Parts: sequence; C-alpha cells; structure tokens
Amino acid sequence: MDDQTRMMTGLTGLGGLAQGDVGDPDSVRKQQSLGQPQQDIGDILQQIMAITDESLDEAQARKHALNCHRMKPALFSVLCEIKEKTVLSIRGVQEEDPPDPQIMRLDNMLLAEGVSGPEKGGGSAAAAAAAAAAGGSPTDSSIEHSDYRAKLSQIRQIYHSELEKYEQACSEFTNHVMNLLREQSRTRPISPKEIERMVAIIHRKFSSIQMQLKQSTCEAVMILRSRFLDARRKRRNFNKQATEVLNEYFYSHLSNPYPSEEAKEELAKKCGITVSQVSNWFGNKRIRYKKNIGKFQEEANLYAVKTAVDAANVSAQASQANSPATPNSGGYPAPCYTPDGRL
DNA sequence: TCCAATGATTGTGT
DNA sequence: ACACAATCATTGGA
Repeated sequence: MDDQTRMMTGLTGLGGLAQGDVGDPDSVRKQQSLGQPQQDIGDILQQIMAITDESLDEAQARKHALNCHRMKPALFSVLCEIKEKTVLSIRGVQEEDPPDPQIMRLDNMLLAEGVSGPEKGGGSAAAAAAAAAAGGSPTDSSIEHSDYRAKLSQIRQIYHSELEKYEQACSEFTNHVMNLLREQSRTRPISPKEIERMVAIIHRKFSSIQMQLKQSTCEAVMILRSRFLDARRKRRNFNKQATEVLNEYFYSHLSNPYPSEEAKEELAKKCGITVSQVSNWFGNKRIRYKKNIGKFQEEANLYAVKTAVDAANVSAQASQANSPATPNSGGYPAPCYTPDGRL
C-alpha cells in the first residue's frame, strides 16, 4: 500500500492540467516546461516500467490504481495522439479505399445472372436469353430452361451459404479483435479510431476472400452459360423441306452460289431458320462442294433435274418450248448434267 | 459403337 | 463485313 500512496501523490502533481486541455499536446508541452509536472510524468512512467518487475498480483493492483486515477484519461489521450501522429499517420495514407472496381464488376455480373439478386426472375431471364440465343424449339427451350435454372439455383445456393459463412467468420473475428483491443486499451494507448482502422483492415482482408468466392461463382456461371449457349452442343439438323429449299437454291445458282441479303432473308423465312443459319449453310455447302465435287455429283444432278422440271412446268404453262437459262456458267464446277436435265 | 454427315464456331485473309 | 478453311460437337444411320 505504501507504493500506491506514493504513486497517488506523484500523480497529483498533474492536478494543474485542466480537463479542457486534455489531448492538447501544446498544453502538455507547456506543462512539461514548468519543471515540476515533467518530473511527475517521469515518475509515472518510471512506475509503469517498474510494473514489469513486480509480481502479477502487485502489478494487477498497480494497474488498477493507474486505471482509476483521474488523470489517466488525459495521459491516455495524449499518448494516443502521439501514436496517431507517428505510427498511424504513415499507414493512414492508403486508408481511403474507393469501392474496388473488380468487385463491383463481379457484383454486377452476379446480379445480372440472378445469383446475388432476388430469388426468382433474374435467373430465368438469363435462361430465357440463353435458350433464345440457342434457337431451340419452344419445347426444347423449356426443358433447357428448367435445366439451366436448376443448375443456376445450385450455384446460387452454394454462393449464398459460402457468403454467409464468410460474413459470420468476419463478424466473429472482428468482434474478437475489437474486444481484445478494447480490453488492451485499458493498459496501452489505443484510440477508438485505431480500433476502427483495425476493423477496416480486417474487412478488407475478408473482402479479398469474398472476391475469390465471387470470382469462382462468376466462372461457374460463365461455364454454365457457355454450355447452354454453345449451339454446337444442341445442334438439330434442319428438316428435309428446309434442306431441299436450300439445295435447290444452291444448285440452281451453282455459278454464283452467294445469295444476296434479301435472298437469304427469303430462304430463311421459307426454311424457318435464321439468316445467319442460311449463311452458315451456304458457307458449309460451298466449301464442302468444292472439296469433293464427286461426292455431290448425284445430289447436284438430282436438283438440276428438279429445277429443270419445275422450269419446264412453268414454260409449258407459258406455252414456251425454250429451256430455262443455264445458271452455272462459271464459278463452281457444274455437275455432269446441265440444269435442264440433258446429258 | 463407329463414322459420315452436318450445323456452328473460330481464326484468317481480303 | 464477308468468305473461306479448319475444326468442334452433335446427329443419325449402319
């Protein structure tokens, strides 16, 4: 108890420090320059240092006494301020963090795909878009639709449960650190601002983990989407009538099998396919025909006859004996029959 | 199950 | 932007 009273008397030397001066380093300096208070502070610091040499019980008692002293808050805030101006100001430069563009991008994508947004709606819209892009029949697309939605909701479920885990872990850890710092702030200078800063650092760390989760979720969605959007995976052969229409045009324009945009549109309408499908078909046909004319000979003859017959019918109706114009006068090699059916 | 046929995509050249 | 060539992925018949 002797020590304690000595300490108390030592601390009372700071009595001249008005409450309004708390935290003002200038006022502290003023006080220090007065001589007596400076010595008192030296005393206190000496005693604080001495705590480490004492037994645990003694130290505890002394710590308690220090904590209860009326000047403790003043000293505490001064120390905090000094610390703030030295160590923390260095780290404080990169404090102001703007929202990470990367994480914003991921958030937007997850929202657009219906993973992070409201339960239903977004996902089915994306599925509908995927189905429409794939150009499947209504029945097909509804099957694909539900399949897509099921898989998407699976991803969604995993994403949310993982996110919840992360958030829980983050808040648990934050609480733990905050409690620890609050506890420690009784014995060493830790300002609330510093605690705040520490929390921000923890949140940043956790958000980088969260970004990884978001990234892998995005990847999963992209893979899912590409599987549904890649038309090669759900290719349907055109129906017989459509192929016939396309072949008829191809062989009757063998000299120049390049339908104009209007012709393509008309063919597309006739065949019930898209213009780009018509373009694909002609692209494939030209190259395959050119590569192996022999293989297409029979088909070419067939359509040549067909065209000739049709033309003949038209001619007969018009009471004209002339055969139709021969279209293949260049470009792609003609079959062994002329389009009007003659050898 | 194999394999030719076929619709679609990708890369390149003009 | 379009055509070509190579290639992929699926279909459908043997």
